[in-house]
Amino acid sequence: MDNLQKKSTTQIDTPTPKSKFEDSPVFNYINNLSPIEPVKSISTTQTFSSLSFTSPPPVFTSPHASFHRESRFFRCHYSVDRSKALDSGSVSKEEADVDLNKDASLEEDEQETTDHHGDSPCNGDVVAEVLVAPSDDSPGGDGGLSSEGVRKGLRKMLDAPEESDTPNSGRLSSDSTELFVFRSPNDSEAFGCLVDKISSSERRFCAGVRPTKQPDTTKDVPVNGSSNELPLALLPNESVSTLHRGTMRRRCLDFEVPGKRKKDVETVCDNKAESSSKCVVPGIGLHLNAIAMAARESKVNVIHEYSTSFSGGSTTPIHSQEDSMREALDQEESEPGEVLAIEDASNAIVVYEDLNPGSLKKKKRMVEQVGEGESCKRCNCKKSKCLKLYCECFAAGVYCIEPCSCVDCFNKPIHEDVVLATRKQIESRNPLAFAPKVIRSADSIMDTGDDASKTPASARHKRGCNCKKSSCLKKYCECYQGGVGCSINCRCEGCKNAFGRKDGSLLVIMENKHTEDHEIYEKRTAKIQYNSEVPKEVEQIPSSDQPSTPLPPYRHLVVHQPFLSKNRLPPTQFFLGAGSSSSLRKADGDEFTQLRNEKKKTLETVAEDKTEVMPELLITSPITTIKAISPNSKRVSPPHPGSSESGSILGKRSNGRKLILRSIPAFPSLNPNQ
DNA sequence: GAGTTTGAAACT
DNA sequence: CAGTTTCAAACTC
Repeated sequence: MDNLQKKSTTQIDTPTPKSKFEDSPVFNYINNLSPIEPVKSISTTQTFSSLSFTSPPPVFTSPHASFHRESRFFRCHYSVDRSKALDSGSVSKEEADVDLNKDASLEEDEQETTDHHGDSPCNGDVVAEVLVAPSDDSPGGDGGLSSEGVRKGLRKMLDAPEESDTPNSGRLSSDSTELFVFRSPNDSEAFGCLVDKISSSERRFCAGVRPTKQPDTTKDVPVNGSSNELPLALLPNESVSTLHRGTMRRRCLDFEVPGKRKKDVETVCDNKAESSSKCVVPGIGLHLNAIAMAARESKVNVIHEYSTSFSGGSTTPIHSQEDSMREALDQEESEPGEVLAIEDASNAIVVYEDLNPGSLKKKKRMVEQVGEGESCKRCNCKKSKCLKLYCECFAAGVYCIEPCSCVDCFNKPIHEDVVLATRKQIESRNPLAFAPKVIRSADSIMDTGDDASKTPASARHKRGCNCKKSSCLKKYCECYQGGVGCSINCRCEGCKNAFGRKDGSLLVIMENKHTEDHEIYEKRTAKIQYNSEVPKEVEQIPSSDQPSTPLPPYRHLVVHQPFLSKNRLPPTQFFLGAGSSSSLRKADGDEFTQLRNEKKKTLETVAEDKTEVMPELLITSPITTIKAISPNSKRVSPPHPGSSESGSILGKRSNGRKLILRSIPAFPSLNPNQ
């Protein structure tokens, strides 16, 4: 921690921290790939700002603190913004005053941010920005951390880009560029931080930071939070806000801010998240949906990039964004390599659902079908009141929503205090109760294809399972559920975990599964290609102009990418990137048969669904990718290509986004000192 | 959909 | 820390 602090501090002193990235081959590569100028935009700043400032639960305090302090990207944002603020000169004040409401939220966030992160480099950077930026009425304040000047300065910085016609592409590039920051030594954690931050930022948004101007959104929020309060994310621009809004309005737990913005949370979560039944949090299993959520969030992040590349960023009207989505979908057909973007677009559609109830309904439905079908946490608690870790929602750090079948549920915004107290209690008992259960080392899933065989279970369940009868071959097993192999920490009996056995057995089963997957998948593909219903379903895609075509090119692509199905596929999919070895097929007949059957089901589902939810199918599996280290326990893997297929797809992409995802490293340990 | 199985979480 | 109970998801029929 100290080292990180020092490091960050050093960065603060560095005049041009971003030069590091710009000089890097990766950066250059990105620039070359992207036709867009790497203009630093507020969106990036906001995105990462929110990431940097969001509040991880106490459990993650240490590791996340590291992230915060290793926030070169954060600095970078502000460096850029500062420049803008300075350049734009007088733009600040008038514009800042124009939207007092927005400013109120901003100020609030800024205030909290500064108050609680006064010792962090990020904060220091912010302070520096403020001090440098022309302040109309900066009263100075106590060290500038909570001064009006600070807020003004930040306001200016945030508003200036908003007002200016920052090229969307600029945003995209900026995002891309910024994302590369995660290639820092701590990028693994940084990503986790990112994930957490995003989710946290969502909570923030859910809690009160609203893209739309709502005067009383923050008036009940104390400027100076309690010591327990964690800093709020800086207010993202409207673009980000808009993009996040949909997801933000999902059931969100704001554990860090007990009682805070309760009204907002209730309003937003109840009315928006719950009513919309918008479950962006994929259900991966106990303590894994945070991962999924994280992944999704990251995707939302990417969506932002993607959408902004088409539309207008912060002030882009909804319809414009919608058009972007359409455009994205259109491109999807013509450009297989855009699958990721398409996926993002689909997600974005979901995000916009609240905003445009009447538009893209088909797409929304399609997305929701997938999203809610398996990716959404829906508990069924009867006795726990959804206030124990038994409850997946609670364990995942999300509020229960309408689809839940829970009884006497207390895991709702209206019971926020109870939820927070309970969570606190649980954490006091087990500080890692909400920590990720599955930890992936950096060399595991990310490079699935190559490393899977080398490191069968480099991703490990934190505590290890205790399976007795399931042989770690069913989702009863947390390891299996998390898509990781059993480890020495496991106390399982008769372990046959397909992802790696406790005894260190190689992924023979996985190999077999992979081979089998290909076979089944090919069969399925052939089957689908001649499925008469496909054309009908294709029609559901607005951009599809040839309904009679059994399988448009992209659809074939989809069919050939069964493993990319985000939530439809069992965890094993993550490892299915490597080449298969038929010679290994006969090993472990029983479990393999079981896996085979399972896989068949999965493939069928995928094949069927993909006709309707094409974009979704193209989504990189959150599970496969991210090992999120979010407060929301269910750990996720970073938003990156979980399988070699996905990776290859990403590799086909010619823009930075794909690279961004690939660049995100796997997660490190939860060691607070890292 | 009901009932069973399973293992994590919670409790003692 | 170990044993037991409770719980809800996963699974089966």
